[in-house]
Order: sequence, then C-alpha cells, then structure tokens
Amino acid sequence: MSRVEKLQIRLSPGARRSQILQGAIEYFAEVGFTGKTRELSERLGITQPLLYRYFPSKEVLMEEVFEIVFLDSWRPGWDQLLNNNSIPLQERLIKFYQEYFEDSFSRRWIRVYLYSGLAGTGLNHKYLKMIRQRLIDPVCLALRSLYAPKKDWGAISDDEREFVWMLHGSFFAYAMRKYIFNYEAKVNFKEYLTHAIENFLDGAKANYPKLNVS
Amino acid sequence: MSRVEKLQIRLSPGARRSQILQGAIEYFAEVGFTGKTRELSERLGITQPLLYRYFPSKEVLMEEVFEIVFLDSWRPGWDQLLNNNSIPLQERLIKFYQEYFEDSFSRRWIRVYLYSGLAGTGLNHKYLKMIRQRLIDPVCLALRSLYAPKKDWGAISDDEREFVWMLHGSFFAYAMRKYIFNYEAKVNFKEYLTHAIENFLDGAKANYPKLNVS
DNA sequence: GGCTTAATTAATCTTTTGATTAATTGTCAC
DNA sequence: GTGACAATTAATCAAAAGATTAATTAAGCC
Repeated sequence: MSRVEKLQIRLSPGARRSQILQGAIEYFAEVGFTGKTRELSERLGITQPLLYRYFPSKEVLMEEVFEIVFLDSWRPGWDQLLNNNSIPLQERLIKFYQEYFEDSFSRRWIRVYLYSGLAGTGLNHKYLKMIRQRLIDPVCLALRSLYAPKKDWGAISDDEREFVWMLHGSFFAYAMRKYIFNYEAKVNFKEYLTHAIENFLDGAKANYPKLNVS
Repeated sequence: MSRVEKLQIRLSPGARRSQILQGAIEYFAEVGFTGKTRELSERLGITQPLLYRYFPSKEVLMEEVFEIVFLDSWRPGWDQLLNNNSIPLQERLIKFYQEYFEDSFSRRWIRVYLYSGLAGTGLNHKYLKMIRQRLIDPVCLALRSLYAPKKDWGAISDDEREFVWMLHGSFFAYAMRKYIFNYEAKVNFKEYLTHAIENFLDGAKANYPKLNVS
C-alpha cells in the first residue's frame, strides 16, 4: 500500500508555541473567535490535539491572542514623540498617526479589537485607558500651552479629553470603513491625515480658549 | 400525575413571524450571531422547532434581522431636514445627530452593524453608500455655499466627502466607545454634540476654501 | 358540538467541535 | 547505535447546536 509520506517536522516547544500563537492571531483576526481549532491546526500544518499540548483550552489561546495584539501595539518611542515639545504639535501628530495607522489601525488589529469588544472581554476598556494616558492627555497639555497658555487650568477635564478623542475617533472610524466595511475613499492618505490634523488644530485654536476649566 | 399546564397561545402566522423577528433582533444584538436557536426560542416562550416553521434556517433569519435593522434606520424626515437651507447648518446638524444617535447609534444598532460588518455580509457597504448620498453629500453642498460660494466647484470630490466623514466618524467612534467598549466620558451629551459641530464648522470655514475642486 | 386544518410541540437525528487518551515517532545524550 | 524522553499523531469521546419528523392541540367553520 503506497502512502504519502508527510514528514513530521518537530520543533522545540518554544518555537512551536509561538508559531501557534502567530497563526492564531492571523486566523482569529480573519474569521473571528468562533474559528475552529481544527481549521487553525490545518493552517498550521499540525494536528488539532497538538494545540492542546500547548494551550489548555481554546479560551486560553484566545486570551493570549488578545493580550499580544493589545500589548504589543504601542511603540515605546511614541511616548517621547508625543511629549517632545521641541517639535511642532502638528508634526508630532502627523508622524504619530502615520505610524499608528500602520501598527494599530491595521486590518488585523482592528478586527481582533472588535471581536474582543463584542465578546465583552474588558480588554478594550483597559486599552482605551492606556490611550487616554499616553495619547489623549499629552495632546491636551500640548493644546493648552499652544492655544491658551495663560488660562488657569486645573486637572485635565473630560471636555478637554473629548475634544481630542474626536480626532482619534475620526481616524478610528476611517480604519473601520476601510478594514471592516471595505469602503475606502480614493484619497491620498498622507494628505488626508495632514488635512485632518490641520483642521483639528484650527478648531482647537478657536475652541480651546472657550473650554471650561475643571 | 400532576403536570404544570403551560397554556399554549396560538398566534396568526403573521404575528408570530414578526414576534420572532423582533425577538431575534433583540437577542442577536445582545449576544451576537453565534447565539443559539434554542436560547432564542426560550426567550420568546416558544419551542425551538417553531423557528424553523417560519424561517428555513438560522442564516435566513439572521439576514432578515440585518435588513430590518439597516432599512428601518433612516427617518424620511431627515432628508428634508438636511437639505433645508432656511435653517442654519449648525442647527440642522445638531438636530440630525441628536436623533441619529437615538436611532442609529444605539446599542442595538451598533452591535448588529458590527456583527454584520465582521461577517462580511456587504450590507454595511450598501448602508455607507446611502449615508454618503443622503448625509455626506448634502452637507458638502451646504458647506460649499456657506464657506466658498464663489468657487467654481465641479462634482463633489472624495476630499470634500472625507472632510465630512470625519465628523460623522468621530460620532460613530463615540458610540462605539460607549456601547461596545463601555467607556463613556462623563460629559453632557447635548453640549458635546454642539461643541463638536461648532468645531467642525470652524474648521470647515478655515479649510473649505482651500480644498481642491474636482 | 364535531370536524378539519394549521399551529405548535416532543422526540430525535446529525453534524460540528472542543477536548482526551493511547499509540507513534523524531531527537538528543551517552 | 541505542535507549529514553518528549513531540506529535490517530482514534475517539462528549457536548452543543442546527435541523427534521411525527404526534398533539388550539381555532375556525359548518
């Protein structure tokens, strides 16, 4: 009886584990977290029980996927960039969002992010808190010193934050249109980004002095 | 043998069908489209096979849910409102978005919208096209006549549209934060809305004259 | 009031899918 | 080389969930 020899490649546990994780990120981002362990294993070229050698359950695997996608998504350099007052805020924002679009507002990231949100994992909430601390608040401070330096500000208020969330949200929505709904505008992205940020700063210039202090 | 009499209420096919649909919208919006037919039927107080009397499969039921949620989400009065040039644009937008938030950017709607998007039904794409025609484009025209009436505009360009999508997107993102990620800012919503639209119009005033004509 | 018909249900089938167990096989130490 | 151990697989279990079938029961008609 002839049989097709499928040579069995044996990896070190560490390598196998991370290979599975990478594949899982890819796979779940594509099909959602209802994806099947059998299908995942097939893509990886391994058998399905092997997954259970490395992860006690599908749920644990999923959780690790969530965490990797979220935790790995912030480049340490961004903190420096955003807080570097020697660069004009406009430039900082343009540079930041160009990179942020590549990393975080990517197809893979956005899809995992949504699946996680709909599943109610609570991780998104944590993530948004981080964004507030590392992005929103620094931008608020920069806007203060640019457009209303003499005002007697207290702690950053929700109104101030909401103002900056608008910018962030509009980019998020752009990415959603593109990666979830396949509705991309035929615009030059860099130009669009520049435009949006310019417009945001124009608005801030006009409105920031009017904002309530906390 | 004593048995609990569960009186069997018999509805007309039409009534039963729409009752199921309503329940399905509610149920799937809450738990997602991986929800179980048994659980749905239990909520409705009927047996599971009865669902199959009215819908040939779960998939068909889901499709009808999608369509209802999308098609019923645009109030006819909004067209008049948005195109009524005798009302200041700011007022029109505030009124529109107040109502739109109630109807469309509601928990139920947003969740179904996302599930549909992730599932790749294509309905969202259609929906966005409608929004472009009925919301984005009218606002573009209003902005033209307000802030650059003398310019020799051609057809509405993608750059122009993208400008208005930014506003819309920022509200969409707000709703996502609220209903999907449970991250709501403690701001007065009406105030926030007004602020956002003011700021948008300020930005438009500054930037609209600079936009490329098509 | 009985009869008919259609709505509804109880019981069941079947497929899918997460998980387990025992056998197999590649790799490394000696 | 060969023995031991760990990586991997084949075979299988068990529960979940979509779907079907046949029996039951409520409602309308004469």
